[in-house]
Amino acid sequence: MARHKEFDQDEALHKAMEVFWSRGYEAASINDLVRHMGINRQSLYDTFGDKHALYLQALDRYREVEGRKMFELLERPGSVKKALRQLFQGVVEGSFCDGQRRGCFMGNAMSELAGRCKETEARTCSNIAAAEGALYRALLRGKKEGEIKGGRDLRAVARFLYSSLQGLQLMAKATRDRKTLEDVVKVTLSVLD
Amino acid sequence: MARHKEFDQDEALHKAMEVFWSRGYEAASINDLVRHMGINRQSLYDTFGDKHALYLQALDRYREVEGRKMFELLERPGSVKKALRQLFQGVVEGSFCDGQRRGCFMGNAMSELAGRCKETEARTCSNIAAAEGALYRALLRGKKEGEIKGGRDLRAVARFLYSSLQGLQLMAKATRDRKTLEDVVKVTLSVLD
DNA sequence: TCCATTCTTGACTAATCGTTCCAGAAAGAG
DNA sequence: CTCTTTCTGGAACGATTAGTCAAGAATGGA
Repeated sequence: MARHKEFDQDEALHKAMEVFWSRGYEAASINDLVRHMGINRQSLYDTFGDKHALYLQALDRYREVEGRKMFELLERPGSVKKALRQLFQGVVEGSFCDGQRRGCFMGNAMSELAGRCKETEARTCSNIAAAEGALYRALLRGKKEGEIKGGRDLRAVARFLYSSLQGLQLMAKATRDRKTLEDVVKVTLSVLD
Repeated sequence: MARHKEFDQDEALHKAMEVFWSRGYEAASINDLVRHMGINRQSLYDTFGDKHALYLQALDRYREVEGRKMFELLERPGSVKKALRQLFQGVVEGSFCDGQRRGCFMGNAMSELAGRCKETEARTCSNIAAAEGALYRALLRGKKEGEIKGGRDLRAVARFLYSSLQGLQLMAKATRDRKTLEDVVKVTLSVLD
């Protein structure tokens, strides 16, 4: 045997995710990635393949990390409406906190590449389905627990919520007006009443 | 005096808009633009300046053309709800008709550049305000004509509608499932009931 | 007709792109 | 120690990028 990797592969991928997340695919250069990942160029190619492959791995990593956050939030016992409010309000707060306004990596990928790259489209599609499923399960639970009234097409509501979340995240990239974003959240969540 | 331009400047800008619209800023090369605009490289630089300046002019053109369409639709006498349904349903249909799935140029610009380019941010911001205004006026009219019930914060609803429209257009880029998009439209417009 | 001006064309920068190659350093196994 | 393997760093690759230059064609005015 010989020496093992001197850098943390997970950490490097996480850094790559941050670069692609904030700059997008085209605008992120290999040099940017090498710099931010803290590894050298050759290690990048040896470990992750080419730029496109690295992008897809970063997208997968994003889905694991951020998807899990969303699932946990929605599956946490307690008020479903409260969890949803937290989900949406978190986007509003986030757009003022870190000041990076990088939106949702999945949404960015949809916008930049979904129409042009099959692998990206597959990932964003399956992410839509997964998120929609989590929202649907949460709504079902809300209905069972009497918090959300019946008579609604909950599958449609779940789809609506995901689409609205993407819309909100896009708006948060463009405007710094908090009131605008909070108005959007207010009306969006009013469909649950 | 000397000879005048041999190409139609408006037409060339329109072509440039189409290129940036479907490929985005980074992925559109000058060669792509030259090819699609049907003019030579030097004429492009002489007439429109550099790539960035051309992009901003294309964005302005988009706003004129597509913004006008939206304004006319919303100001047309008759049912406001019907006009809004037409606006949203048009996005759904459009994503199946041309097969280009290029989304909304403004939304694309928000996603790709708003956080990184001041001029783009200014344009997307002002477009948000203009669209929100048009939606607000339509809602006011709907209220006056008794079609939309009072007691709602119509400014907030207008903001919500624009955000939802952007979300829908993003979803339309990622999924080819018509039912998903129609579910989103259905629930979105239900806030008007 | 001739001149002045501007458009068109294609070759041409200099820089950057993603990617590969290679030589040497580092580290585990014997 | 030696051998083998892998990691590292920098130089280099060809392709492509945005943008420029210069020479010639075309046009309108006198």
